Amino acid sequence: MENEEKSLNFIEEIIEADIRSGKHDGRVLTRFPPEPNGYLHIGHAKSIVLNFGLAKKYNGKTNLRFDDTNPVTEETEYVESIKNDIKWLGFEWAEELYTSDYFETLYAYAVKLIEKGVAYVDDSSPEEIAASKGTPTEPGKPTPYRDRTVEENLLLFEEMRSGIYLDGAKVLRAKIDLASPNMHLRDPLIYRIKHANHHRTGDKWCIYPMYDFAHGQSDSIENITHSICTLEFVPHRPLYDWFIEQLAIFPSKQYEFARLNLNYTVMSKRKLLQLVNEKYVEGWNDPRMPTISGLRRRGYTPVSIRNFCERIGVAKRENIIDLGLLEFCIREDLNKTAWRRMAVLNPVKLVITNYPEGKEETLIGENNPEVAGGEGERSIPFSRELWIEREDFMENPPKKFFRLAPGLMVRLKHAYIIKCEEVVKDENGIITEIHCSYIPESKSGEDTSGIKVKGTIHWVSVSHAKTVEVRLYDRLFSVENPVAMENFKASINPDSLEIIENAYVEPDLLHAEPGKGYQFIRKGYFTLDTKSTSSKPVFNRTVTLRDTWAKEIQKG
RNA sequence: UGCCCGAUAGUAUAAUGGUAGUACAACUGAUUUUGGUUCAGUUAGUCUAGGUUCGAACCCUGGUCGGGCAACCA
Repeated sequence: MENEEKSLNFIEEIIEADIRSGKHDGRVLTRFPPEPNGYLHIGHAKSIVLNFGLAKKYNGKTNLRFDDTNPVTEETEYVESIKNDIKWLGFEWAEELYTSDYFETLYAYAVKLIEKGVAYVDDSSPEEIAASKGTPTEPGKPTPYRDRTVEENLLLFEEMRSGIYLDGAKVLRAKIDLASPNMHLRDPLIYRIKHANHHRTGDKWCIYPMYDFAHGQSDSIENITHSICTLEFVPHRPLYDWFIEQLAIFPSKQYEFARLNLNYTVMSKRKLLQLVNEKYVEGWNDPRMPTISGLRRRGYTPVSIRNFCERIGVAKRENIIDLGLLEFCIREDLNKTAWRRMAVLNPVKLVITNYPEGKEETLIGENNPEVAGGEGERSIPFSRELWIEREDFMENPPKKFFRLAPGLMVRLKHAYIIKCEEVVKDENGIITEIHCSYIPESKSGEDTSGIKVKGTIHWVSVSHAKTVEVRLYDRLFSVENPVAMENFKASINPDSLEIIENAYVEPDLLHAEPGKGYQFIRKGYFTLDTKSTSSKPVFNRTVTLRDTWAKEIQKG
């Protein structure tokens, strides 16, 4: 097993080639560079697992750098959530850094470009500048300010910093090539005026570098060896390389991979922010959100998310991953770790007519059948009247129905085999009680009855049942690719959340621990919601169990 | 109709000039006190046309299709 050759992704191949050739003396330093303007989502997890994973694999390190060059959208709240999510995922950064730490250096870089005659202050309006850039098929034209002298540019740039100009009055542009086939090289803006309070530098600055002027140089300042980002930055790379060359600074190299897309969800921070602001969800950590905090609240574990990110692979091809793979990963983890408990979500009463009234028994159930020894056990009270799942009974069952129906037998999990004798209905024909007889010799663990039954169902003793709220989640969108819609919000799944106010659970579930996953036997994996209280426990369904019977039914 | 990136089973991802493999999904069957788990098996793929080569998913050329590229966003 250990000598199994795992295939490398294209970035690993590049790194291994670099190590072999002695580039950077074999040093590997990556970075994860979020902008603190929103919460991290599963797509960021892919990048985090990649960047931190690469560093770990090649004995390197990873910096956390906040790309905070736009004070208007950035907040400390986001910084804190991002740090928290990365730690929760199980990663440690080498250094916590901020692009705003480099503002003075970046300013000096800009001055250097001006001195070299390859940057100029432009007084044109945004519209004029856009027009001056031409189109992909037509070259741009210079604005009237392109040929200002170095001295004039130096003075004006200093004045921009001093605060005497209004927002938008002037910008600093790199002087590259207005006819370049790469639009990003047509004299890109590198500094703009924003009289805005920055979450870290306060009012110290009123000019801020553009992302394109900050990102590559920040990598360079930190001596990042492999700067990994998503595909949309491919056309920016020549610009970063140009800055590095002009400034003669450490040559970080950028490599681009395809971002994660998941079906039945949206993955852009802008769209997620809309869902939050327009109250389609409870917040960034709503369990239906693809955010790390949402997945955490939903009951996803760090290991399941890491496994998912490793399984989806890294390449340059556009991709849409099936949500089913994420679900597979969490089931795989929880199956091995979640303690089993019984809960009835949609109850109907079952009476065992030959079980003495007033009699109670304490039955035993192992916590986890996947582990030798079961990780201990808990007691389950049993009595004459039970709640069972309404869907576990059918008056006129189809073939291969292994549950309860008139005349049929099933086993009550951890208890006895019962036989359905009679059905009681109200005046509307709704079933109110199911009467059964039980077989005393069939008790779990000491069954001498010799009877074999096909089905086993879960149950909760009526007099011992505890009432909890259960929240059932489904995919947030009802179409595979909401972004392809004219209005993605129109395809929100109206049934993405079903709240069951009164579900019955076995008493031991009152001792459920926050952050721990429980399998409600035959129903799915659940975890305590962050809003749960001891007086009113609330469970979120993380994911259902695989259900081949439901598939069978659907097929007809 | 300028430039850039890409194209391998339903979805992802390997094979780096020499037997197209893996995972998820789907389907069979076995086991099972969860219609869960586990196990065994089945189905299913190199966008296209040329070229180079003993041999091409891989190299070259043309085409097709998909995605991206112009924000005082990142």
